[in-house]
Formats: sequence, C-alpha cells, structure tokens
Amino acid sequence: MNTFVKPDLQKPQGCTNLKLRQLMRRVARHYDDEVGKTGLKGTQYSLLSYVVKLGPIRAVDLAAEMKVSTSTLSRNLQPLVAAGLLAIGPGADARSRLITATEEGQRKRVEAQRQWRVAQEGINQILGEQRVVALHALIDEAMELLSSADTGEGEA
Amino acid sequence: MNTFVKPDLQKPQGCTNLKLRQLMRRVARHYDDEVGKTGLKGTQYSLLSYVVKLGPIRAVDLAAEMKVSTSTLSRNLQPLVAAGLLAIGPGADARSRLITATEEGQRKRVEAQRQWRVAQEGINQILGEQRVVALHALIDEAMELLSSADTGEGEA
DNA sequence: GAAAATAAGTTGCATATGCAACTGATGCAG
DNA sequence: CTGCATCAGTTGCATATGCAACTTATTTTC
Repeated sequence: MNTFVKPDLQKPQGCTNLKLRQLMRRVARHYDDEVGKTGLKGTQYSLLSYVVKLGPIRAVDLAAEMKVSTSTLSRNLQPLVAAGLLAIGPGADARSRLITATEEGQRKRVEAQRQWRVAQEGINQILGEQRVVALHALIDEAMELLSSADTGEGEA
Repeated sequence: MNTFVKPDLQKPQGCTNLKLRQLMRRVARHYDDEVGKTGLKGTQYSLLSYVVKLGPIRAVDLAAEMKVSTSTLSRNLQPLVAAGLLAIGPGADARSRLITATEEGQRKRVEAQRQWRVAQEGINQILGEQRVVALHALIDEAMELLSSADTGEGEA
C-alpha cells in the first residue's frame, strides 16, 4: 500500500490558538494604525458601531451580540462614556440600563468608519480579496460550529 | 448581461479585525478550559513551550519569534518566573539576559502539553480537521503576506 | 407574602497587549 | 577619549479580557 495521504486527510499541525492570537495581534495593529487617527482603538470603534447600529440596548444584550463577557463590556464602555460618545440611560427595570450613542458618538463613528475602510482595504490589498473572503467564511463557520458545541451539546 | 458575480470576485464583507477577535476570544476560552487545569493560561503555555524549544534565548529574540512586543514579553515572563517555571540568567552582555526553562518548567510543559492536545483535538473535532487545516494554511499565508508588507515596502 | 432562584451590572483579581519614554550598556565616529 | 547612535530591557499609561464574587432588583415557588 502506498504511504500517500490525501490532502483532506492531513492532520492539523501547530496550535490553532497560538496562530489565531498571532494573526489577531498583527491585524489589530494594522487597524489601529488607521482608526487610531481618530482617537479610537479598533475595539472601541467596533463597540461604538454596535451601539450605533443596535440603538438603545441593554448591556447584557450588547455583550451577547459582541460575544464578550459582561464584565469586559462594562469596563470597555467607560472610556467611550467618558469621551461623551456613548451615554447610559435608565432601562425598563431598575436593574437594567440602556446604552445609546450620543450625537457626538454618531459623528465620531462616521469619521472612524472612513479610517476603518482604509484599514480594511489595506487588508484586502495585502492579502488579496479572495483570501479575505475565504478567511471570513472560515471564521463564520468556525463561530457557528463553536456556538453549536456550546448550546447543543450539554442539554438534557 | 447577467447579474451574477463569480465567487472569486466577491468583495469581503464585514470587518476582519472584529471577526478575528471574536473567534480568538472563543477559541482562547476553549484552550484555557483544558490547559487551565494545569494552572497555566493558554498564553503561558505557549510562552513556556517557546522557551523549552528555543532553549536559553534573549528576550528580544524570543519576542521576535513569538511576534509580541518586548514590553509584553517582559511582563508575561513574570508570572512564570515567579512560579519557578522559567529562570532569567546573565547573557553575553551586561545588557542582555538569557531566559531558560527550569526543570520544573520542563515538567510542567509536558503536563500542560497533554491538556493542550485535548484542547486541540477538541477543536479538530468541532470544526473538522479539514477546516482546521484550511484555517491554519490561511493564517500562515496571511502572516507571511503581512510580514512582507512590513519589510519589503518601505526600504530604499 | 416570604424565601429561593434568577437576572443585570459592577468590581476585585490576574493576565495580555502595545506605544512611548526611560535606564544602562555597547559600539562607533572623529 | 568623547560624544552620539544603537541595542536590551523595563516601566508608565491605557486598554482588552474573563472568572468569581458581590449587590440590587425581579421573578418564581410554596
């Protein structure tokens, strides 16, 4: 029998976690270079965009959308609130509050979005659009599968 | 003319930075669940492994290998040194020092590697090996292209 | 209706991350 | 030999990230 192994049957080599982290750091720097010109970090731009799009929203729901812990969100909101880009108002309960983008926040988001686009097009250019499309598709599939593994696996 | 667009000509949708971050967080948690049983974070396991493999090594070289800033490395070393897994000895200069894994560090690395393997096989199983191979390949290509964009672009 | 379970947020703790500025130590030009 | 550029590392500052514990407020149970 031959010792060939079909490509599809190759075992993954290396650590997915490590590789993802390294790429993430490198890519984050790329975005920060552009978006940073507006005074926002890439992560802050993401957060601001989510709030602008999802309108007045509770922290717990926003955290779920962004897939961060509520503790992380709670703290990440602070710089943007302090900068006057986001505001936190009363919610339905005495428990919950609603997060909204201020007018200045809306303006800042438009401004930052221009820089985001520069960064994204830079990535498209460096990696090639086809590769970026493929990467996005793989990430989306992976997120989907990992979510299913969470919910679908352990219930009675 | 038809309104079809060939797949390869599709524009990337969404933010690569955001997608990568979200996946990275999710994946990091998965690894931490397993590797954490040994008392190490996934990142600490990576660092320990690098030192075990690259033997006595200067901080600046290790940072380059790991693609983190020297400031990050400098601080990330501390918990492992405090735990007695790594040691920092004198180097060629009075400037540089050499980082080595202690015997306890070597043992801990073996122990943690077992848990890493569990985590990696979990990923392989959830995503499918073929998908993980594809993801690794894309990440490697992306890192390569982004590195070239750094070095090759600006020099005289 | 009071106790128990849940839900929404925050905070303590520990780590990860990078930039800029800084300290020391070498190396090099003159 | 002196002064300037470079190199190796660290540290101040700001942010990102999550777990566990905690506080309040609501909901559910009996």
